Amino acid sequence: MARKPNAILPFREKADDRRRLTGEDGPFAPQVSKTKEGLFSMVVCRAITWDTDFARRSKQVFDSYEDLERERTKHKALHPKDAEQESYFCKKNAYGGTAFGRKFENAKEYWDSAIDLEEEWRELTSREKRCAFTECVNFFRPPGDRAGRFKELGPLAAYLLACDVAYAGLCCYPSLGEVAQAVYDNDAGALKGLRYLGLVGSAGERRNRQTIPAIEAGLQEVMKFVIEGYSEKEREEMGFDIICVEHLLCKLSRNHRLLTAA
DNA sequence: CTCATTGTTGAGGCGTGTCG
DNA sequence: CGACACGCCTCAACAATGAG
Repeated sequence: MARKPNAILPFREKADDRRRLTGEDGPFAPQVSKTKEGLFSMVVCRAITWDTDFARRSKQVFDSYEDLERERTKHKALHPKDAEQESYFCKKNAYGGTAFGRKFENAKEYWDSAIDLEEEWRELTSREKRCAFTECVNFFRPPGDRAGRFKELGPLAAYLLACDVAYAGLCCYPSLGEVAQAVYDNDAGALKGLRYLGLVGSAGERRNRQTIPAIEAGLQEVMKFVIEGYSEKEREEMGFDIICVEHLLCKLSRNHRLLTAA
């Protein structure tokens, strides 16, 4: 279990590399989170280096694309054997499915975008009243913008990044409805988990408008189960919240084999 | 038999084309 | 604009085979 914390642990905030990322030297720390450097670094970590040895070992905030590139060169010298593999820096299947265009060099465009978007980003994260969760998702991946602001940062990655931003206190937590919408849009692991539990209908009902409320009801059911099963103190210790529910459901289908084999 | 190596397979996120 | 189908062609999991 401890071998692959990101892939298996349902409580995402407890994974050790994740805690590093949200720490004082990470891109979500208050002194950098609203800057272009912070924005660049958080996109890089989600869209490129997630779940890699590079992310675990290197510094977390980069001042430019060149800075990131220098860090890569450093690691190639420091860990010649490990860093030989491109997957040391970028895992194409970090979120399950293989994203074929996911690659280290995308960071170059990310840096340009971070410069262009810095003002908008600062405004979005500096409001007296925190912006809505969905608005944050839309910042990273505007609906209808097919090329996307950040290449290879798809709907799933944009959702996850917005969750990170919510944890950092820079936007609102998602409502149950917003998570349901994301689960619907992504049509990924969480929906499988809900089907596995029998809380939503079969695959044939996918993309049917009827299923968004069904997804919401399913999520509610899972929330209820955990709230009834664990005391507030236990939930507190687990870091349980609405975001966990989605994350937990993703783990469910992936770990199904492991769970039943035990 | 055990352990190591090679071979096979299918799940799956993202981008694009198309349609309404 | 959103919804959907499809292709990309990788990587982990598992199976088969080989070596000791």
